[in-house]
Amino acid sequence: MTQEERSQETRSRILAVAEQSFAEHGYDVTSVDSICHGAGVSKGAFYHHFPSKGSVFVALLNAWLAELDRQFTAVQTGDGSVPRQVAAMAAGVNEIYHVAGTKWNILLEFWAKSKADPEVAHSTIDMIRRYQGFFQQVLERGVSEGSLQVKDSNLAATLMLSVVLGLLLQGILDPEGQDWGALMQRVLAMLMDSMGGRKS
Amino acid sequence: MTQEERSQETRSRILAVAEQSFAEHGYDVTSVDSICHGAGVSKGAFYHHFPSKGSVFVALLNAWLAELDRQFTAVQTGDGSVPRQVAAMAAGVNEIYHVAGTKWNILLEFWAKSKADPEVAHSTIDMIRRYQGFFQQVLERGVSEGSLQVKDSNLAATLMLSVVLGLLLQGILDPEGQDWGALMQRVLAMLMDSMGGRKS
DNA sequence: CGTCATAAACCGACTGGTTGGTATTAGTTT
DNA sequence: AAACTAATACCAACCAGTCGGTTTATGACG
Repeated sequence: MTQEERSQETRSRILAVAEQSFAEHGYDVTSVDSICHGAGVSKGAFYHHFPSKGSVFVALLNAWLAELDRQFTAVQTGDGSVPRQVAAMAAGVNEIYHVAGTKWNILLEFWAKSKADPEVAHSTIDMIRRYQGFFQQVLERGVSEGSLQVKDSNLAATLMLSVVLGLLLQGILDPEGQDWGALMQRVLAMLMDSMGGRKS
Repeated sequence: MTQEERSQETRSRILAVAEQSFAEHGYDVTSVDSICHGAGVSKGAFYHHFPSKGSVFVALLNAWLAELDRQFTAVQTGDGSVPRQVAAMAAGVNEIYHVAGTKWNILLEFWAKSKADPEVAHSTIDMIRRYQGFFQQVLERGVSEGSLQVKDSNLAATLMLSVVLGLLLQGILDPEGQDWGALMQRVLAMLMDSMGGRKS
């Protein structure tokens, strides 16, 4: 194994353990020592790869944002009518949710910390606005292709994003309460229907 | 000032300062010392009134739940058709939001901490389910009084709650982004409309 | 009314432990 | 040997909670 590979591996191991611990116990409660221990890495190694504990957090946040962009472009270059694409998105979320429900927990940590850290706040706001813009764009494409009828695409996108965020939040807080993934599929389908969605 | 009054006053002063600081800086970052300093109270006084830092937190949470109940009964005993009542609720939220937007910030802290503390988790889940039940009840009343047409009141209530939570979350995270209070009024009105809402 | 006993309210210095971060040293790869 | 990686020991700062002692309100009694 080359030096470069080894370095990347310990780095990603630190990130993985940190993400897990942040999601499960919270940022403040998670100590650097515990991350090092969990990753099988010394403190020296940790501070060799990251300048601070906070920098690990923002690295995770940026990874999320990058992943977001990847999914956006994947949907936008996909085929099928808009209602179908939305259904596919919901199904994708549902699948991820069932595979790794705890994956979403760290979102709460991002949001909570954004009240205290301006850098995190900027990223979360950016996240929200990009989702809003993305949804609006998708809806407008649906209108132009004739598969949707929406008067105020801005308002409709806000409604759609709110529903998604609300369900996500409930899924994070009360995982056992309902099958939130399936619910998101149903609710989004209902929403598409009420916007006069035609499957193709 | 009687002993009882004095005691109650310092107690509520501690709670007020703690709520403010929890909302602004987060639970873990807020130290007991800073609360004492902010409330003009010694540490001894603090631990005279509360057994622990965490107990202040759950006291605040319970105060929220109690306030919730008060609002529920207020709406249920109010008059007017269900769509009107919902509109009134939305207007109330809008007003509170404009008066004290930071009031909601501590909700994020409740939610974030519920991932680590089972007691808090129980309360937040209880909160969500009570809202869900309340909305469902309201919607069913709307159906029975003929002002609404809803097939699946459970699903509709979930949708409604998700929208509210989603908008609330966005309002907390991105207060300057939009006029979230007004948006909630518009979106809820739209929702009532789509459920065949008749104003009276 | 004045005095005194009692208990609740309050004070703040102190403690044991933990934390994020640093410095130093040793090992490994190229 | 140069450069990178990792391990250990360590530090200053901070924090939740404790504890012995002080003040204040209250009600009883002579």
